[in-house]
Amino acid sequence: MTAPSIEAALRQQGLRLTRQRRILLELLERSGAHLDADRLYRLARERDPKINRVTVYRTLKLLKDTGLVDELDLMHWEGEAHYYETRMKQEHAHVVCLRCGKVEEYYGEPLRKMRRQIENHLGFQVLMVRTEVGGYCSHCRALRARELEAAAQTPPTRGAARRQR
Amino acid sequence: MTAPSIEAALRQQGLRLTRQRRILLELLERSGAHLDADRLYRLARERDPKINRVTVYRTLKLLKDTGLVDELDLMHWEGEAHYYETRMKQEHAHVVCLRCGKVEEYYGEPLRKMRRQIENHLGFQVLMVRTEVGGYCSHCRALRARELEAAAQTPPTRGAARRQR
DNA sequence: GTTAGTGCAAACCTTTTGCAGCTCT
DNA sequence: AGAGCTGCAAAAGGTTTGCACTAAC
Repeated sequence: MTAPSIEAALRQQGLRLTRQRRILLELLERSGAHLDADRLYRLARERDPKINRVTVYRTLKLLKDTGLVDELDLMHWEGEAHYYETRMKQEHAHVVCLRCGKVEEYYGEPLRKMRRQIENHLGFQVLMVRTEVGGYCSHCRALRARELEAAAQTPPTRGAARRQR
Repeated sequence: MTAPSIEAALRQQGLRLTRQRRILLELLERSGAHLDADRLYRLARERDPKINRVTVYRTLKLLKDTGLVDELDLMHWEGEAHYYETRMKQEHAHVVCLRCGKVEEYYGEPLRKMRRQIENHLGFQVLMVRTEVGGYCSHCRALRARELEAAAQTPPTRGAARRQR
């Protein structure tokens, strides 16, 4: 059930379509979410308990290097993991809620305009654009307002500004 | 010579301005370049040979968490290191040459427009925007064209598509 | 004088590498 | 058949943590 596009692209590069790669490709494609290496590994293991973590890393690297998937950081929301998504869609930005981790996508003319300007003004040949936005989603914004209000009651603790993991 | 703005901001948070922090702050501010933790550590050691790597990490984390510096990945140009810059300037994108590593900065209306649209259309409260662009600078574009031409002479090797670190 | 911050060593975690054996084509 | 891939174990980064000592306020 793997999309033919990626399979074809792999073949084109003279790369082999192994059982493991098929599994990983399908997971990457059907999962709407942005998966990190570990989650992808766990999911893959459900289908093939013998699959190795290293294979996941190698496959991701391969796909990344051939430009078939994009690598994201999602503003380092929880840790330093990288997230991956297939490169099918239109260029877009990832908008991450720093409180709940929800990721929304933004498509908009300004993105394309920026790309054009960079090419024209800076003389760059642009290959990849990664735009990540961190903030609070509408839902968490409300919750946060309440939190701050509550904090205002109790005398503000010294180290309150520091973030917790 | 440390900019008063950051010192003041630290004080405001009830944080101490130690000798080590002073050194790190000054390095971050005066260095136009984008430093990673390791380079910052080396530079700091020139001024205080006893300074510890851990202190660098802790300070960076602190500054990041209090929003005084921004953390960048620069499209993962060479490795997974993070780069840091003080948060003084106007919002901008980093344009990284994937061949020579040169980093240029892009300021442009589309960046601000994008931010506005995200706030208005998605209902997000935007706190940080990180835009990183990878490609080839005008100089390397020319070099690359020659490389590709040369490669076209010799029969293309199988694994040639794979990238080298 | 307190309490935050530092240095040191060791732990952690994710990703990479070397190599023998397996498997796609 | 044979090069490409995989699995395993071990190494290699980069970053964090526990704890006793030091220094900023």
